[in-house]
Amino acid sequence: MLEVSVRGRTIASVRLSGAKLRSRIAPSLPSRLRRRRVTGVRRHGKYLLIDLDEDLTLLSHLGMSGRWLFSTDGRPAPLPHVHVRLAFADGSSLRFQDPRRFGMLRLVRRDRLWRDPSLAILGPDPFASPPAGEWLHRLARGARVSVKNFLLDQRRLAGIGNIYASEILHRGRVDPRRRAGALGREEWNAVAAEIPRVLGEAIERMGTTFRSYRTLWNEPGGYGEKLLVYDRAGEPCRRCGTPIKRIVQGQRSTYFCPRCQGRKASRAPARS
DNA sequence: ATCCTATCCTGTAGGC
DNA sequence: TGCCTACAGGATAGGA
Repeated sequence: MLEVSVRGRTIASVRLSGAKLRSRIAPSLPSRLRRRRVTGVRRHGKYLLIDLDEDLTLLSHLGMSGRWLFSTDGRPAPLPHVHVRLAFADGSSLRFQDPRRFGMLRLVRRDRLWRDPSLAILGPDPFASPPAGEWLHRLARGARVSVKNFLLDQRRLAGIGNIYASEILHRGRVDPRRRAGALGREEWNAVAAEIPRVLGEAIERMGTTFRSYRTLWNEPGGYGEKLLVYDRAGEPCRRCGTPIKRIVQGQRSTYFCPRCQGRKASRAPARS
């Protein structure tokens, strides 16, 4: 979506707020971006890569509350917490808004892109190389972390966040509390199959808005209505009717159905 | 090596 | 109404 909006446009001017995000934005950013043309947009895991001519790539991460907002209006309504505004030559603009400032934005030379410390540690993106159950099974061998936290670790597989970890494990019918190293081949097969399914559908629907997330056009994402467990504590499981449980793992919420995802949950269909 | 905790921030919802 | 606490999409430094 971002690519459709900005590819081919030339950056005419750049404004910085001066505020510090996760790390500080280099003050040289505006001068380095000016007159650059957007040649393409890519993604790896949760990182967005905006390719520019002259062999530069603008690397960004939304963190918890970041968003890119595109506007064709030359004078869009001013917003708080806009840290970068790229004004294009045709009058349209792209703004990076991030109230909590956990996001990041960095300009990198393309020939050094994958040596950037943030990207260098990432595992494969599940769309570039769909994970096989066997591969995950091997990767998890000996791991004592919970499978939920295992899925969140971007160094193994990049792109699964807190919402989708719960959704993936629910659909794969795996108890999030199990140690990653304890899952069998069949269980990893089930999880592996759900990863691109869940992420793919979430992307198609432009993400999940359960609080404040907004799309490029400042609209809520449409995956919220597809959530089976996330943010549904106490509500009936859509599959078996059992109340959904919320637990905390690594200081983050996990939601699951204690019946469908019991320690030895049946893989058979249910509906009590 | 692996795992876990605390920390960086602001906004908002809910209890009293 | 106002005050207070808890919690929120994430990554990562540093300690056990």
